Amino acid sequence: MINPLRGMKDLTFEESRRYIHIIDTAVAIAKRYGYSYIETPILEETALFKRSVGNSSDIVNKEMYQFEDKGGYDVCMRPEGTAGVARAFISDKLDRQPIKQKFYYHGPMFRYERPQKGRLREFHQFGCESFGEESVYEDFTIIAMISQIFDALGIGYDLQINSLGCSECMPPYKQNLVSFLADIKGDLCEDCNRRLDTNPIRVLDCKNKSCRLLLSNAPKLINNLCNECDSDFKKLTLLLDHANIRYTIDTNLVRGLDYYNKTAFEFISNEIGSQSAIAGGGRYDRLVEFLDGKPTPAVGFAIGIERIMELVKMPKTLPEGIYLGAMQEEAVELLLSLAVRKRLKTKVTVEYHARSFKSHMKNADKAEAKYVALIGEDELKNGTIWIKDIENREEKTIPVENF
RNA sequence: GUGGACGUAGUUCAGUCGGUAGAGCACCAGUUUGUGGCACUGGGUGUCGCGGGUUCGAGCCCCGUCGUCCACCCCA
Repeated sequence: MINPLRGMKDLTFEESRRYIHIIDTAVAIAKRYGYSYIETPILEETALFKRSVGNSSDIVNKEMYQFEDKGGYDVCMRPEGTAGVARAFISDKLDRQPIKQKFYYHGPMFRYERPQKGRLREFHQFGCESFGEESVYEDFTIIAMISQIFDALGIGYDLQINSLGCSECMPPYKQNLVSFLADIKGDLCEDCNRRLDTNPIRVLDCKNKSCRLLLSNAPKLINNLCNECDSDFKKLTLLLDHANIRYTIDTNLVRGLDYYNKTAFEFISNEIGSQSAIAGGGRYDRLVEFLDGKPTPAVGFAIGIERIMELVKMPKTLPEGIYLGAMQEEAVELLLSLAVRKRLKTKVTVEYHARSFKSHMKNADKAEAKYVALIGEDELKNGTIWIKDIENREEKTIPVENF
């Protein structure tokens, strides 16, 4: 027996229904916000992710499905969605058009990690990317959209926000932080010492208790923002207040990918185990130019589908369609043409074997059909078909032509 | 990559001191060959993850291996 690869899963029945419901709900809402669908390749040149996600992140360092294709190209299965969409935006020369562009996407992402609850090697994201809008109003709008999606899915969440500053205020802050960290270096954990070299901002994110204590006095970027970043962040909080979207400011919130700046946010659930982020995103004003496009401000997010799968409140499914069956073998073939006609409009389940009346009734229940329609001895003789509404138990016998 | 737990029927799980495997649910058939969901009766559907070892004998003990889960790391 061949099983799926480690960290990869088949979705069937209840799970696939949930998956579709999540996508359908998110798509419907994204469209209302003016987003249109974009499909980009799962396989991309490795350089794309190195330049966008960033060399310092673990995703690029050790988690990518990377290989050489038959033409000798260094390629990767996408570990996230934004890089590919940004690449497409530039490849299609949309950065040279004056109009703003908003895209939604969904599909599989791949990271070679040790699987655990809420973390798979092949997982799925629904995401949106808005290009060309520099206003913090767009940051607010995108957060409002996500909260609307979660509300529609019946998912509770905590929203955490932060500002990562811009190219003006971030670098001096980073200097400041590094020198602070250098002083307490000896007392920080092993991981933090490693992060000090690779990505010092991430040290703030350390979950180690003793590190947290030491870091409580660390300089906070939120207090060192330039005028523009500061006023934008204040505006964002004000807009969220007015819209009754609850949030907490987490000054240690750092997004894992290098391309983010200014607004960063994360939607958290405390009901799903240790991998608690159910959506994450923020502004990435520099990414397009990093990828050789015309400088274009942008903001986006992604929802982790698997992480919200069991949180979703599913709408009740109602009985639907017709169950067709016969009690005599001779009548079965008659059902087939009836089914073709009925399927123009509704769901039809056909039983190909003649069975007892009782067994058909049981099958119809199991098929969650609204109607059961049977042809037995009498009906076959008279050219009629017997129909029963399973819910209200009304039944009638009509000529087959009128069915 | 690191640490821990666990692999028995389709599924959830039980299996004592080592003596060739059992329950619920699901499934199939039947309870008047034309009135269903309920109930009742009957049916076990198994390479005990795999490979070695110990033993007269291993689901159980030992070693290895593969896999799953959980946590760390990281992230959606």
